[in-house]
Amino acid sequence: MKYSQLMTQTLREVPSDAEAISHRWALRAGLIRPLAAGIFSFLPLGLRVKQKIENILREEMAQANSHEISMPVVQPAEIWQETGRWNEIGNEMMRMKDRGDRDMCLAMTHEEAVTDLARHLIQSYRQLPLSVYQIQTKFRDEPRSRAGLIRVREFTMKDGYSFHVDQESLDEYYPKMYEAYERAFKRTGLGGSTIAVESDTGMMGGTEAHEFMYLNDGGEDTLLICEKCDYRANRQVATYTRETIGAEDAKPIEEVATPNCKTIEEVAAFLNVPATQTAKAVFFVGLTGGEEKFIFAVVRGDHELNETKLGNAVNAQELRPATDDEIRAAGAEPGYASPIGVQNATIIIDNAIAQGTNFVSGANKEGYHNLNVNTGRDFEADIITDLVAVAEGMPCPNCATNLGSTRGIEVGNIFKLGTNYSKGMNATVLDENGKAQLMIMGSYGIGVGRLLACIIEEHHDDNGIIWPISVAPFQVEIVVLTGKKPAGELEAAEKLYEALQAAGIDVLLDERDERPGVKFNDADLIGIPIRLTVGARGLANGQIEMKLRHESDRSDVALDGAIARVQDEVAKLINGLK
RNA sequence: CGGAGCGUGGCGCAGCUCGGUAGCGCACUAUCUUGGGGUGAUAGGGGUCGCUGGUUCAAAUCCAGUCGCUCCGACCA
Repeated sequence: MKYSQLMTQTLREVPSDAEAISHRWALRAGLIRPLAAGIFSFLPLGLRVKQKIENILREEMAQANSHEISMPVVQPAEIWQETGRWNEIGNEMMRMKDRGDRDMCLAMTHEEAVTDLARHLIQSYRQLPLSVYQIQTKFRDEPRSRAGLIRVREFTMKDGYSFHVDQESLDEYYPKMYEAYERAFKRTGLGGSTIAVESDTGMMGGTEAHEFMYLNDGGEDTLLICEKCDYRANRQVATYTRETIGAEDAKPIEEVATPNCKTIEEVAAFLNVPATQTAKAVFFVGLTGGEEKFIFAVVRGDHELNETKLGNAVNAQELRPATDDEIRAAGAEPGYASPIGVQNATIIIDNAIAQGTNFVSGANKEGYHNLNVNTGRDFEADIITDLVAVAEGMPCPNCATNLGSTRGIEVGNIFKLGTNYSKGMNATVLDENGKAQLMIMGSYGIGVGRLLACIIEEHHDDNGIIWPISVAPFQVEIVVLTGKKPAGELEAAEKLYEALQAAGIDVLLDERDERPGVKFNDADLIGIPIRLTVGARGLANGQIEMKLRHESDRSDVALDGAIARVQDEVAKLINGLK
């Protein structure tokens, strides 16, 4: 392609509100343009990168014996009603009516659509296992898009789905997809800095899930990582080794005045007890099946509550903090709350509270706490489970080593869905006994645009992007320098350009009438891995100059041998990504 | 949804406090100049100052409302 044909513009300045590195470079290099909040156009350079990424994903899906299909973006409400998600999912789903007043939506994922296909097309266990994928637009009306392509509303996702007759078959297939993902991230240049962690199954439901996280300080997820063993988990699901507590005998409950002691720190200091001996109450209103329910959660004073665990435990689609009025309506006093005597609430407590004894807890009375509060004797819990948000330094659940923490951006995930969708949509096959069985499903996603953004985060310097060759919009850029008295530079460059194309190399020819500095700066900015400079100076000696974007040295190359030399460098760069 | 900020030519910004001819840099067009790391000069084109309403002789500027965008938080496969 010739530079003059690119619909793009490199920018010297970016909107001051573009903060994320990948956002700034993507705008400055002319890869994308915003149209609305979280909605972008891809310009030629950006689209070429996106397509390169997609093709790598296609190749790796083929390795995992998954086959490409394409499903609609606009979907009828019916299939979403079958699985119940029409009501479960809130405003994140974009809904509309067609001319016949039928409820429709923009697909935010495709479990329903693919399950519908499967139930019509798969009748027998003999057809299983089967795996399909698509690379398709999704729309999620995010409450807050941000950071350029990292968090958007309209995006492209590679989403795959597998169908199995039994759990063993899924268990066998899942690691193959896991490996395909590892290969894909390696090939796109994120290999060294992307890890898989155990993750929440969230709105997808299911039994086991992993997220592939690109490690980045600006990431939205907190990850807990054990340096000793291989434990790695998203904070949403991370667990830890609980210390064994020598439970004392229950002592009689006793009310004490604790004026102006609303926080755990204040209470612990005032009563001179460790925070581990206090109980902290946290209040939420959970939405389950369209019904609001007051939730009274209790964790130990030194612990933080994990809302994901709480939401899963009470089976809530949405959680919001309760207001002071709602807390009082349930019979508790904000700042001095106790589960004792609370009405119309789901009381859910962490294991540490259930196992320990003689906690300090509020007295549901302004300025008073109770000593020696005990589960079972003084109040009954509706649910006892793990509610702790694991923090850095807590002991690893496998080996008790102190956990480290880091931030990451989710670029992909894999889920064992089980029968979550086949059940609601009655997707069955006959097994070898002629008996109908719900299909067991897995789902596998990768956000293509987000992956592109992460690649920029990983590969750039002060002058611009440094594309890994596998996803670079072009493998080679030829910069022609024509002086006032052209001496055949342009002709030589065009000849080289055509020869490289004939050799199967992706080439960009910058033939614009611009000064050298402009062309060099643009070349650095858009980040093509191999730059060839054709100028009168070298041409007189039958030479051109070659420079790799990630290196600072330049070298002269004989024009005759240039093609072979470029092919050599391309091969080397690709090998570097394996 | 809570907090903060911003909407003035394609981009970056000034002007607003104290109402009175809409400005600067980049980009764009033309001519000249320069020609291996964002040359220099001259002359141009391009803006309902987000929108609506109000105050006023007069509104980019003051007031109210509204829409949009960004950042922090909540939220989120």
